[in-house]
Order: sequence, then structure tokens, then C-alpha cells
Amino acid sequence: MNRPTMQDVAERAKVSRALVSLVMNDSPQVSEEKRRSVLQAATELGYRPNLMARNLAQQRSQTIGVLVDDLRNPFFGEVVDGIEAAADEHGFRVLILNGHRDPQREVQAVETLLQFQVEGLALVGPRISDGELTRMARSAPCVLAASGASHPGVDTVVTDGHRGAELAVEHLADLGHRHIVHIDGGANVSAAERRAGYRAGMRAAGLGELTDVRVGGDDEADALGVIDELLAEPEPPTAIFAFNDLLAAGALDRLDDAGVRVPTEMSLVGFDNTFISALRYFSLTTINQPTLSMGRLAVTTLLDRIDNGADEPVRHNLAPQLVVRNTTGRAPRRENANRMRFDEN
Amino acid sequence: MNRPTMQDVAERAKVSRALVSLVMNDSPQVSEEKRRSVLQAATELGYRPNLMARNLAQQRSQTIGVLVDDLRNPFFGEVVDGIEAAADEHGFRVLILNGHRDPQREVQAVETLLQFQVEGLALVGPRISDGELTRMARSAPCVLAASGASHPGVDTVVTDGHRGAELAVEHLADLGHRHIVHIDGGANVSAAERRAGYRAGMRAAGLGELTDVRVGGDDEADALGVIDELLAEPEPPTAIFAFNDLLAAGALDRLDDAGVRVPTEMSLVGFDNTFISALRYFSLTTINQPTLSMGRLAVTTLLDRIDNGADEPVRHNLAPQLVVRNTTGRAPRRENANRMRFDEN
DNA sequence: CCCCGTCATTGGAGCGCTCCAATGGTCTAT
DNA sequence: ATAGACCATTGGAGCGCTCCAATGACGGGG
Repeated sequence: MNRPTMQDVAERAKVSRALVSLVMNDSPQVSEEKRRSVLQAATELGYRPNLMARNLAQQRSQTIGVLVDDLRNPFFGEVVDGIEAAADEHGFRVLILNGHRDPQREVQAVETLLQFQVEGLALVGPRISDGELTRMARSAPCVLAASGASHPGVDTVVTDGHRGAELAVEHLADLGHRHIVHIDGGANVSAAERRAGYRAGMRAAGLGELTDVRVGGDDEADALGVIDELLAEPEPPTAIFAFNDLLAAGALDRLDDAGVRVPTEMSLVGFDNTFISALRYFSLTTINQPTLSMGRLAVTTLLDRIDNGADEPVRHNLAPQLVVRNTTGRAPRRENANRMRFDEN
Repeated sequence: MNRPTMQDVAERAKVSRALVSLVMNDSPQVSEEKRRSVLQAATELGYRPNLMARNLAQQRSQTIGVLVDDLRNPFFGEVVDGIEAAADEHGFRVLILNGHRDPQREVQAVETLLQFQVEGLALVGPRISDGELTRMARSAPCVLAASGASHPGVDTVVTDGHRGAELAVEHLADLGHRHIVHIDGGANVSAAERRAGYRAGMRAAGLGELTDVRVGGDDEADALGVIDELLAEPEPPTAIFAFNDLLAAGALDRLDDAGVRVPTEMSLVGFDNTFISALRYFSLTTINQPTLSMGRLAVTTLLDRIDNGADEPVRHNLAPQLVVRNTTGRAPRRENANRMRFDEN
């Protein structure tokens, strides 16, 4: 049951190999009659063009390689969805490989992608070192998506974490909160940007002196200690802006344990608008990252580079959006009273 | 900056193309001297073997194609992790394509995979119709993973949903619960199996007459109405076994709204052991599916078929495990008392 | 000293396809 | 009737690689 080749189809349709090729690439200069008989022969034989051969002969693969840091993370999944949609629209195929959160495996995966002769590389949340990255960018056009780290020589598409943090603070300040604590992302690559945004937001709201950053992390458990610490203080905050949804989830759990009611006594904002924040048991107010657009933009940026070659590397900073759910509310009265007095001064 | 070919390496190392090929496939019959000089020439040129050409010449791709129903679903991500690990161990490459929960796109993705000349197909949670599936299975060895539907002519690797449901019921019965309701998966492909397991479990626990199945779905929102309905009844259940974690999450939310304490007044068991059930705010007792093993087993099954060809199709039914967290506890006293009386009869 | 076996090395054919230049047939204008 | 234009169709070279059969160098036994 050997796979039929173009030759087989040609013989059956009593035409030349070249004609079959023309039909397969639906060239306009084929007579309707021959086209039909070729197509028929092809279906009868169950013919399927061999992409290996085609790409080899064509000297191009019409394929872009996607490296995903971690396939189990739905956030990346959404970005990939955007990539696929855009690639599809531009007639490109997509090959996805998994980095498993491991720089070494990521490098290896990219190597495989390159061996498949992909025309461009989209790296989604990669952990690859700067050195390796420059090396790769020499082998093929390359775009970084959803990566906290930006790299000088490579195109980048990210969400503006600075602005996102500002949005969160603005929202809380609008609700009358003054003592707003930020539980940060610790060593995470995006942490510094969001921290800076928080600071800027506080200053803009005239709350610069109340700026209060606590070390968090990127995982649920990292929030627990911070909450305990905050609640033990003489004047606990009335609002918390967490580095991401997971951290916020941890915070919510601990607040619940301590009998602190959300949002009546404490408001809480996350970041990422992941699937968990939408669960109604959480119903977390958060900052949305436009994942689909990021994916799409990554592709157009990449294709632009494939076609037009070496311009200056571009950096796209997409706008985040505030998503209000049920973990934020007006600041408790005591704070409001304070504010009144303060305003009257 | 054209990519260097084997020819280029050969010229630089002053050997023949064939010798370079031997070195690249590290054949033992190459002198150490030549090997070294070829390797050096290759690194100097930044040579990268062209997989297209190699696969074409070799008439095999050493690649298996993976179709994932939905990349945004972490559950599938884990299965793919297992697939990749096992494939890697057997020297196979993996190509991943996304089905986007759409049968038509899935078929198209498989077509692409086949055009890449993959040697086998692993379909993770596919929605492809039976007819299409048989057609595919003719083109390449094929294994179904994590699919509720089983197909006669194709190898399958799944978790035993029947047994999983039994485990859930056993656990609840052991805690003294008698009136245990099952919120089912509605039209979901795995629903019937789990429903049957629930029934069998109830019978085995001597609670056959109390069997009580309510129509749910596969989404959080599908649980809400059912909970309202249950709480309005004269004798609400003391325990609920939900079709999946998402449904359980919805149930938890509604119970919380209604002021019903979990697990003191109501016990709750989910299914899948997804990432959300592990969040401490939920801390959901659930049934684990061995995703990694499923992935691994899918690969070995597939490779077995690739090597040994057409035996009878195999069906692997993996054992689920009970994961006890904080949403299950002893049945409330009243029910216990009932039980005593009942036992004394 | 010659022959043969051994083994590293090589040339060439071929994998399935595309693409270019060439072919031959039909049609129109002269 | 003939030249030219036009267009569907075709043969062949070549994409980068593998693999087989062939080559030639070398050494040991007769």
C-alpha cells in the first residue's frame, strides 16, 4: 500500500507529471478538461502531495515555527491560537514545539524547527538566553511574544505591564482606596515593569507616599505569608494589587481564612485575566492581556521581516484592559472619612 | 547568506558528500581524523542538516503527528507532555497541531500532518467523526488518546471513567453519605461511562435505591441551576459527585451563595484533577486522570503498530485515582442517624 | 612477489516535487 | 498559404540528502 506519487496520478490521468503539478497548485493555465481528469485520478488513488518533496523543490516551506514555553499554560495556548489564525490567513503553516519550561529543551526545539526549514520563528514566552537568541536570529527571522525580557536585536510583541499596573491602581483609587499594597512578582521577568507601573499609578493618584510593595512571586503559595503579614499590621491596607491572578487566588484564600470579607473589607486586583479569574467562585477583578492580538501581531511582524528583511527591530507594546468583577468595591468608610479630612486640608 | 549544504561542508573538509552524510549519522566506519575535520567544517559553516531532504531520501520521517483538540486546555497539555517524553525516548520527533475544538479544522490539521509524512498519528481528545477516522487510519497508524468515544478499528488509550466514578462514590459512602447525587456531563462523550460508574458504585454500596442523576453539562454554569433545584427539595443530598472539576467549581460557588458549608453540610467531588481543583481556595476532592501515562502509553501503542503493523486494535483503560482534599468530610449527623436506624432494620 | 580480503571512501542514482525552457497545436492577421 | 502570436502541455534538470555498489589502499598469507 505504498503512497501514490505524482507520477502515479500522471499515468492514470494520461498526462505528464508537470501537468499534475500545475493542477495541484491550481495554476490558471490548465484546461478544464485535464484539470478534471487529474483531480479525479488523484482522488481515486488517494493521492496526497508530499510536503517534504514540495518544500525541497520549492526551496521554501511556507511554515513558521512556534516554540511555546509551556503547553500546559492556557495563557500561552491563547497566544498560539492567535498565531495560528493569523498564519492561516497569510497562507502559512504552523509547527508547534514545546519548551517544557527548560531553556535547554527550548534551544533544542528551535533547532528542530530550523531543521524543518521553517521560514520564521515565533517564540512564546521563551526562557532562552540572550546569547542563544542572537544566534537564532541569525538563522531565521524571529519574533518574541509574551516575553517579559526584551532583546535588543529581535522583534517583540508584549502587553504593556506598566500601563496595566497603572490601570489597576487607577481603578482602586477611583473607588476611594488610599492604602494600596502591591504584592510583586519577585524575580519574574515581568515583575519590574508592573512594579514601576504601580509606583507611577500611585504617584499619579497623589498617593505616592503610601506606595507599599511587598515581595511575592509568581505562584499561589507566595501570597500566603504576605497576607498574614499585612493583616498583622496596625493599619492594614484596604486594597491589594497582585502581580498575577494566581497570586491573587492565594491572597483570596488567606483572606477568607482570616475572615476578611472581599470586597467589603478588602479589594483585590489580579493580572492576566486567566481562566481562573473568570470562575465565579473567584470572580476576580483583573487586567486583561490581549492574547489573541498578541499572537496575530507576532505573525504579521514576523511575516513583515520575512518579506522585507533587516529593518530596525520593532517592539509592540499592546494595551491591557481592566476587567472589573467582584473582588473590588468602594473603600471601607473609615478610609473614606480619612480621605474627606485629608481633602479638606 | 544561503544555508550551507552538505556539499559545502564536503568541499571545505575536502571529502565527498557521502562521507559527510556518514559522519552526520555517526556511522562507526569513519576514521577519527576525517570525522573530526568534517565536524569542524560543519560548525565553521554553521551547517544544519535539511530534514526535508533527509526525510525524502530516507523515505521515513521519524516523526509522529499530534493533533490536540484544544491547546488552551491544560489537561490536553499534560497528555502532550507525556507524548513528547515518550517519543523522545524512542528517537521520534513530534509535530503538534491544534484542532480548535472544531471537527473540520481537525480533519484539515490531520491532513497537514499526513502531508508532512508523519509515520503515526496521535489524536488527543479529537472530535473527528467515525467515518473520517477510519479514512485516516488507512493512511497512517493512529491512536486515540483521552477520547471519550472509542472507535472499533483504532487503538485507544483512556482513563477508566467508570472506575473513577466508582471511586468517588466509594469515598463518599465510606464517609457515611447515603443520599449522593450525580450531576452528569450531559451530552459530553465521557458522560455515559461516568454515569454508569456512579450507578454501579451506588449499587455496590447498597445505595442503589438512592441513585439520583441530574443533568449537568461540561461547564461551570451548568451546575448552578441544579444546585438551586437540589437545595429547594425537602431532603437535599449530603454529597454531590460532579462530572468534572469545572462543574464542581460552579456547584461550590452556588453552595457558598446559599450559605451551605462545605464539607460540613455538603461534600463535593469533582473529576479530572485539573489545576483548578488544586487551588487552595477550592481545594477540591477529585478523581485524577493519569495524563502523563496516557500520553506515554499512546506513543508506545502507536510505535508498536508502526513496527508490527496490523494486529487487533488495542484499548488501554488506565486506572484513575482518588485525590482527597477539603471538600469532602463525614456525613452530617442526621444522615448518620438515619443510617443507624436503617442498619438495624 | 602476487593475490585476496578488509575497510575507509566515493560516485551516482533516486526520493517526490517544482520550474524553466521548449514543444506543438490552434487561431488570427497578412 | 504563411508567419506570428498565443497557450496548454511536456521533458528534464535540480532541490539536499541517503544508500548501494564500486573503488582503491593496505596488509598478510601463500
